[in-house]
Amino acid sequence: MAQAEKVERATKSTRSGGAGSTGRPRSEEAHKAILDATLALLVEVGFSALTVEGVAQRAGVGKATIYRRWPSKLPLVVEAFGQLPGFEEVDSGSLETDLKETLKTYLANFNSTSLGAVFPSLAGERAHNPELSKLLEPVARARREPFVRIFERARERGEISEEVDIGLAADLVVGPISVTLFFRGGTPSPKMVGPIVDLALSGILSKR
Amino acid sequence: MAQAEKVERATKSTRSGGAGSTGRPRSEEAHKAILDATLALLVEVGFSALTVEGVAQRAGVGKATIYRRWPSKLPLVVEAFGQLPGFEEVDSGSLETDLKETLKTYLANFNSTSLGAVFPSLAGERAHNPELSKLLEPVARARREPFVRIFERARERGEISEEVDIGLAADLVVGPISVTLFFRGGTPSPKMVGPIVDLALSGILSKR
DNA sequence: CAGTAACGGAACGTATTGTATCGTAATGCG
DNA sequence: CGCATTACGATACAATACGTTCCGTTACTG
Repeated sequence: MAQAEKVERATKSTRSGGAGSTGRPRSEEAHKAILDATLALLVEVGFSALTVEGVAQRAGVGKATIYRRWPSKLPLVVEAFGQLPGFEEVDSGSLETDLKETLKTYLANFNSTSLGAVFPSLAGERAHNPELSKLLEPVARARREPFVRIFERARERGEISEEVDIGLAADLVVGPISVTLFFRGGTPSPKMVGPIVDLALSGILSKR
Repeated sequence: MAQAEKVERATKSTRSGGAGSTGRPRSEEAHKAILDATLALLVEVGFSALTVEGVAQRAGVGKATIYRRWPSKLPLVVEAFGQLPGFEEVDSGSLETDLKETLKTYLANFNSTSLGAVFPSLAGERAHNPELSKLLEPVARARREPFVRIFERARERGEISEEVDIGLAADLVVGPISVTLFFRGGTPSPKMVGPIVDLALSGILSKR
């Protein structure tokens, strides 16, 4: 594991706000290096084993530089986690297409970014860390919302019955991915998407 | 938090094996108290924050007593986790009944025992702890197997098509529970079982 | 060129880990 | 009934690692 190249010394300045307008400006490079190192370590060792000292070493930065900006590791993790890319929504006019495309994006995100590795670690800590749980809630909801909207549009178009519990339908489609990720500790593949959606839409009993 | 009643001093003996047949026998009470304390702490603080020292205090036991029996906290957690009750299988002759009954038992276990609280913590640690992952794997598979067998029996009876991917079907049924537990940090209720099974069996598109 | 604040690195005290050792308690054997 | 042996709970110990603070240096303002 390459020891993490030192932060480029060509520091680019940013005035915090213009208040104390004198003195050396804070380094943007250091800021980014710290957040990147935090994410990388979250992936490698998880939330509970992550230490500010480790982040500082990995980022090539003094610990003081970190504590000057974040009071503790939790808000640091929050900001690093918030950097991860959001969601692209698909609206093709077809429920099946929307689901498959969105799920593929979902999984691509999960695997290419660190989300797939970081999320289980954070989720496991939720029950014992209310502060973290509060932070994680909007993120988790944001991941679910697109699916709810897809089903709402499908209902408006008359593709599905009025009686279908849309929240449950969303959970049904995402479910096998969650099982793969958490129960089996595996990496959900985009190849799963087609069969999952087909089975969820048509039902296990369909092909009698 | 009551400081955990001291282990009853009326020590009941057990010879380890008969090898070194002399000396004071190990206390069964202490053994059980240690395992109970381990489970309780797993629920309260999770795997990574669990310490042998904390277990010793909770159990009213010296640390040496724990280290004399388990080399580290991992095998201790393993044994404590293994104490949790297993699975009752249902074979009613009907796929729907089997699924609903088994799932209800499943959830009752998850909620009444500590499984629901402990499992997410352990699952979150899997990615960063191969040893723990290896331990967790058979447990997770044992939880899945009954569902696979239910679907196999249903296929033999001709209730479902030969083409259905049974593993996927099992994940589809368990999925919403997994989503509730991990993504939303909630407690899956037995009330969810009926709608889940109905929707998974008939499909989201069924009621056109 | 002086003043100021952030920089990376190093040293600080505190807390917590696993292990070793204490005197005491419980069993088997002669 | 003692003596040897082993486990017991409690405590002391060295090692590690944490968060915090101080240092000389660097970058930028006026």
